[in-house]
Amino acid sequence: MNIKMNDHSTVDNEDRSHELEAMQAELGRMDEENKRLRVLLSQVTNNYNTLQAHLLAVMKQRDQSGHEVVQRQFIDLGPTVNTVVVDTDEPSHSSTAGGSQEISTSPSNNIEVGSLGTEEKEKLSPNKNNDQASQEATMRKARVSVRARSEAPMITDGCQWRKYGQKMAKGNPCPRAYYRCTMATGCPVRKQVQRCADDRSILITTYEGTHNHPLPPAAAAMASTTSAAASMLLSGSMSSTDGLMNANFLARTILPSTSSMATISASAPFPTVTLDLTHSSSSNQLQLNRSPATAPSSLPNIFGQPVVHNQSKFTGLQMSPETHRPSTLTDTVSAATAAITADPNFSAALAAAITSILGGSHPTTNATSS
DNA sequence: CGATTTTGACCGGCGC
DNA sequence: GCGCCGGTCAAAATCG
Repeated sequence: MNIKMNDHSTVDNEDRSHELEAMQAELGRMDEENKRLRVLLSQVTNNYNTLQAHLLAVMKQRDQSGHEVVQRQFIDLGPTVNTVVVDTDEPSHSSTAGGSQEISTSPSNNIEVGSLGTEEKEKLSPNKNNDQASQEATMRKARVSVRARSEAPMITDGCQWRKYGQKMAKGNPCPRAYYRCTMATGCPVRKQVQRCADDRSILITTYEGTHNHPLPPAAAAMASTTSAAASMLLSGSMSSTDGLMNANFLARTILPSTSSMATISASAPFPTVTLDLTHSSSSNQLQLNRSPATAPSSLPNIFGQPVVHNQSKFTGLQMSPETHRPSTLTDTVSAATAAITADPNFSAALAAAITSILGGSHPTTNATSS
């Protein structure tokens, strides 16, 4: 081989012409790819605009109609962190102010879209063009946190978990427990469970990662939320300065009622979407009983109502306790997450909102601020 | 007896 | 460089 290379002109010229052809062909392919991407981008943009407009319209309707208020809480994270906090609180709470504060106490609250999570840095640093690798990294870091009142040590979410550690967290007298999904070997999903320092009746469960195996319905609800959040993060590479605006917009949309809180934060190490059910409106006293044996399949019972879009799925949370009393915290959370992901319209709107949020640059976005 | 929990050790990141 | 802290590991203990 090398010997031939040493031959001159004619061979060189032939090689070059071949190279040229190859390059041209390559260029052509890139051109096509470029076109395809542009089309895709325009489609996505259109969808986004449409959804946003729709969301706005819905929002206005809700504001005007007062409160059919369904409590939706949702949050998205920035490109790296997703956290969903679900709080099931006692009704007595005086809405917003308290709520946001509570959220702020939790580690995963505010969003600093500007800062990248460690995983992102990992992605960015080496020129690993493998989107997959980076995606996996991001997915793994995506977090969804659920806040709910519960006496039980851990919410039952339909998955099997194995505890692999426990630590005392600074500033919180209650230990933080670390669990790993054991439904399938090699499943990367983990979760942290910790009681709120301010109110020990509040259980904060933070999920991280995406299951690599089939899940039971109840677990799927939760998983789909986390996974969706992670996906959002992945797709949220666009940059926009209205991230904060969108975050607030999202919060208002999702949390029409003052009592419920949705927080989007991209702060700290991981972006987090927090679903807070602890401040649900007056009627939701989700007093979760703890029975650990709670069947995950009870999820559907929680929402006795069909999903009607424009009405958050969280409606179930507002249902009177008697309506479905055997609800556990897990059920509540599952229901909440299921609600979020069940409605195609809501999901789409949420996705759009999240996407826009992902591009945000403001450090702290308290979606719950009224 | 296998699966799960407990718990101290270990590790890496981060701030000073 | 050092210490703090969050997170994970892994051996021992416990459970079903």
